[in-house]
Amino acid sequence: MNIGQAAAASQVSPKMIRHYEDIGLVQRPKRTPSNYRTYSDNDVHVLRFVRAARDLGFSLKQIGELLSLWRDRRRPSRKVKALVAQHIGELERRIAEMQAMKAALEHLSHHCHGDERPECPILDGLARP
Amino acid sequence: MNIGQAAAASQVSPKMIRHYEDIGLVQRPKRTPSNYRTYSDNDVHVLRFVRAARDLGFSLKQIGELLSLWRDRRRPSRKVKALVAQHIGELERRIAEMQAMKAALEHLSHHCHGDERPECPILDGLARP
DNA sequence: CTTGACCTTCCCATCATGGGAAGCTTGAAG
DNA sequence: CTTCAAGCTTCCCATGATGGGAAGGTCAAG
Repeated sequence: MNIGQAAAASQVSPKMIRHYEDIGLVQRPKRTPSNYRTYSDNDVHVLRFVRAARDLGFSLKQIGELLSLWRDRRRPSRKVKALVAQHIGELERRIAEMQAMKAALEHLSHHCHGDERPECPILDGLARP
Repeated sequence: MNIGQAAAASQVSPKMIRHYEDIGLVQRPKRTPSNYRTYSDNDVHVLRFVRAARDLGFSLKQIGELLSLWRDRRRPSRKVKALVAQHIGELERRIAEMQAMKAALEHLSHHCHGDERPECPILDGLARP
């Protein structure tokens, strides 16, 4: 498989596949005599794994750890679960942060008439010490 | 006021103050004969506004728009409210995205024993086509 | 054998922030 | 007055994940 086909099969763009290779996240694939990268079904399987983990919001660093656990047949599932728990915690933190922003914005917005007049409690709120 | 004092007063780091100046978000301050930037109370007021808007998750581009509305005494408050509504929408989108990730992760995690054994439904879930 | 689609590498951009170097200025203490 | 630290200046580089685009090589179908 060429990189374009591997990309289509894994839903990871050629650009990103090359990038993941550069940073050592995925193995360097074999090359044809004309220097084209060739991907096996297993390579695509790895790329799909990466893609799935990205879709769940893991960082590439975390995905590296997930990949080595995935490859390690003697891993304790405890380690995987811990990694996931940490990521869930991070998501919760960010969700809470954004919900607080949203609530503050709704509060400000609630008091703003939103008409043609210039009076605006939103701007006043932002300008307030 | 020197940049350090303006930074302390506005809670915006000197690095960021210079950066905001570079990208034209805030006016270039006057300089002393020895080329030090000097900030007025009003400059600090602007920086505090920027900081408050950043804390609410606005992008620097949006903050630029907020600043010009703030400066425009004839603004219709409608425009401010629309900007805020758009940002709230964006926050909601991102919150929902992360909540979906969190739910998916919790689902996977729920089925994982998290002990010393290698069997791991989390990894299986990520590897599944 | 040409043509278009694909591949290669390389550089640059995004967004907000920070680190750090090299060199100049200021203010306080000796 | 000199000296020394702290603070200022500009400039370059890094982050993290992704993409755009150029210049040039390769492959397959017509």
